[in-house]
Formats: sequence, C-alpha cells, structure tokens
Amino acid sequence: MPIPRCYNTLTRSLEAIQPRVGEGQKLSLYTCGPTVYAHAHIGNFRAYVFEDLLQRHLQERGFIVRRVMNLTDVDDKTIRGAHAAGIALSDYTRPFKEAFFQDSKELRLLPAEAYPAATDPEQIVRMISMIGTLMDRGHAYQAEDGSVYFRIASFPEYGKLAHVDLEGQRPGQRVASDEYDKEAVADFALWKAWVAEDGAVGWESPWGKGRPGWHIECSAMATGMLGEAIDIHCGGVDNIFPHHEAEIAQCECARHGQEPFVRYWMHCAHLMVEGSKMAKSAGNFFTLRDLLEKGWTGREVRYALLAVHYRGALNFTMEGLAAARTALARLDAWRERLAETAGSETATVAPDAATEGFFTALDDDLNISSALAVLFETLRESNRRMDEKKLTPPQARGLLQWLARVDGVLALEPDASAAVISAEVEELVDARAAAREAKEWKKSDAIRDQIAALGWTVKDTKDGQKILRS
RNA sequence: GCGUCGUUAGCCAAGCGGUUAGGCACAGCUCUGCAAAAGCUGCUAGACUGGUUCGACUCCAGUACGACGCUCCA
Repeated sequence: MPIPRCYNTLTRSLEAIQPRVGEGQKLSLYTCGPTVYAHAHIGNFRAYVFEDLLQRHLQERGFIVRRVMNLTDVDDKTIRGAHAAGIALSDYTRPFKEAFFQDSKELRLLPAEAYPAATDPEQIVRMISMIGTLMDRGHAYQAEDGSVYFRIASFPEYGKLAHVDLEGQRPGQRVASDEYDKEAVADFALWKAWVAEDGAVGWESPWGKGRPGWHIECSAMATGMLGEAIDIHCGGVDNIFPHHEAEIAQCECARHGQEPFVRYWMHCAHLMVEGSKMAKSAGNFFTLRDLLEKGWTGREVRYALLAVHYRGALNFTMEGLAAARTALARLDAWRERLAETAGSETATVAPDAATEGFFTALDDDLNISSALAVLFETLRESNRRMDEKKLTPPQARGLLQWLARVDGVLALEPDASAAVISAEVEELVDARAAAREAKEWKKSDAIRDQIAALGWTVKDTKDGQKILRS
C-alpha cells in the first residue's frame, strides 16, 4: 500500500505518515475545533473540510483514525457574549454548539470520535492537574495578580514550530498594561484568576478561583483523550503561533515519557472572500447558513472548499460556487449514465490503472487538484466510450465501484433526498407526457414551466422525460 | 521592521528541465417540436529582468506586486 505523505509544519518538509511502532495501523488525529461564541464561518469550515479529507483519505489507505475535536466553550469571547446576553455561559454556547454540529453534517464532515468541551468537569480536572505538574517542575509560576503563567524561559525549544526567535520579535503594540506582573512578556496564562467580569464563570483550584487559559484547554483535552503522544495535529495556520507553540511547551514539559507531543503538524491556509479578507465590516462574511439561505447546498460549499489545496490561500467567490454547482451536476449526470449502462450487471471489470492516480495524488500531501483531474479525465474518457456504445456493463459497474471509493474520500455524491419526487410533480410529468403524445406543444411547455416553478428541470430524451432538481 | 509563502490562459488551479493537466466560462457540433440538460470538440498560459542549459513555466539571482504570521482569530 502506498504511503501518504504530508507537509509537516514542524520540519517544513514532506514526510511519510507512519503509525508509531506497535500501534498497528492506528493513527490519532487531534483537530482544533470551534470557539462557540458565534456561528462558525466558512473560513473555519475550510479547515474542518480539509481535516475531513485527510481523515477520509487516511482511512481509504487502511489507517484506523481516532480523531478528536475540541469545543472551546470558555474564553474571553464566550464570557463576554454570555454577559452581554445576560444568560449563563452554557446557555449562551449551547445553540452555537448545536449549530456547529448541524453545519458539519450539512458539509458531510465525518463525526469525530469525541468532542470534548473545555467546561466538561473531567477536562477542568485534567487542566488543573496538568498545571500542577508544570508548577511542580518549575515551568509555571503564580504571579501577583493570582494568575498562573507558563515560564517560557524554562523551555528553550519554545518557538520550534513557528520557527520564531523570541529575541528577534517585535512585541505587539499593545502589551497589556495589566500584565506587568509576568516574569516575561511572552509568558502566557495557564490559569486566569477570577475577576468581576467573569461573573458566575469560575472553578476552584489550588491557585484560587479562576478559569483555564485557552492553550491549556487544548493541551489537556488532546492528551487526555488521545494520550501524551499524538500522531497528527491540525488547525489553521493562525494557530501555529502562539497556540500550537504553547501546546507543545505545555505538553512536553508535563509529559511522563520522552515522545514528542505531536509527530505531524498540518496547517490549513486562510480563506479570502472575493479577493479580500473576510470581515463583517466588508460585507463578505459568510457562515454556512448564510450560503444555504442563498440557495447553495452543503455539498456545493463542500466542493468549493475542498477543490483548492489546503496549504494555498483559498479565494472563495460566488463564481467559484457556481463552478462547483456545474461540476457537480456533470458528475451526477455521469454517475447516472454509468448506472444505466451497468444495468443489473454485477460482474465488474477493473477500470484503467490510471484511475488509481486519484488516490496516489492524494498521497502527495492531499493534492486535490491532481486527484480531481484524474476523476474528470476518467469521466470524459468513459463518456466518449458510452457515446460510441463501447463501454460494456461490467466496465460501467467497475467504474461505479471505483467511484464509490472516490466518494468515500470526497463525499460529493448527490443527496438521497434530491431524488425524491413529489406526487404533485409526478402528476404534472404524466400530464405533460400525454400532451407531448398529442403534440400539444403549448400545453407541454406550460406544464414544463409549472414543474420548473416547483424546482425541477425537465429533460426530453428519446426514452421520455427525465426530471432533475434545478 | 523581522519571518514565511506566493505570482500559471477570461476566472479557479496542478504536475513537470524537453511530450494536451483539470474545472468553470466561452464557441462550434450532436441530440431535439422548441427549450433545457447532457455529451463530444475547440480555446494552450507561466509577473518582470538577467543568468545556467542543447533546451526553462519548471533551476539560480535580482526587481515588482500580493497574501500570511510576529496580537484574540481556522
């Protein structure tokens, strides 16, 4: 079996993905999930779609993937949101969590094995325990403000993921003045001491009442669910520094063995909308539901997000969505035509060896463009042969079988619900067939308009009418 | 300022030191009462300036432009 390779942010090179010795075909995958203070936007989902493609392809290659995605449900933004709404934190975040799962389903994302939330009691316990270990080992200290900070000076490797040299960095313009009691500016909070603005949000700890810092949340949830040594960790490029850098520092200072926290770091590039950064003020800010309201489907959005290599910036445009729609319609028509050609044939003839190129392309750091090129070349070639009546039913069946494997990775097959025709439409189609029989073209056209108004497109073929979702 | 990465036909977007990537759009044809849909065919680019080479979109250097990170952010 060919070995998939990925670009590892840590080493800045392409590496073969190999399970750890003794782990068989098992790979653990930790993916940074949403902060549930609002609806996730399509930029967030670009990362999740990339991670989904990664998981599906690894599974196609025979790996057993254990994936965990966290939900950040306590941080500055969620607390601020709950406070502004005048409701409890959990009541504020719950609808956003639910919306996230709905959207994920709409985009056909495989569910993770677990979705730990930062406020889960067992996670809080683990965070506190981890901070305790860091304190015991001298990697953390409690400052005068009561908060506990990670002592970056105690971990010389800090910066290895982002390849930043702290000495050479220009600190941000706004060094918070209330952080004067930290030993070093770059030290980050592990435990934030309770302040009045936190309201009812807070947990007791050996360092007093407070709440976890964002970085320790992920470190605790990742190692708690998947163990101290994780195979693959994904996220958006903006997470590289400081979030993932901090995760490495925390985990590698609190671990019991010597194994690296994560062996393969994979990061997804940003998404732009119509050529510029997505921003509410620019009016180009989209959540999935915004797009669904405009009449786009989840799989069209999935295609648009999937079709561009994850390490390149993706310019999300309405034209791109339209291109996705057309390309999908073409795939659907091909799939249907193959099924007709295959008929009830069950014997298969393996497709041309070139079709395997679809998967080998994905082995190469998920080269989706090359993979899709194989798919469309196969489509055109077999259509040509069907035009010439040269594709045999077993060959068509073989292609359908290959396509099923491809769908296992791309998840772009048509919705089953899309094919359900209402009785009303059924009647109109029959009435139109009668009108056509009688060559009553005006009546036929009028019925066609009625059917169109119900959302279906009629095609007249030599085998009668065919209707498709429009 | 420092650090990454990028610049491919109307748009999106890959591989490759020499042989048609692919998708969308557009055009022609086939099918057809009309239409739509679909199919086939056509459409061959590589920011700029030098260099290396028998040969460069592909390697090297410089220039310009752009994106991203250094700060909560996928």
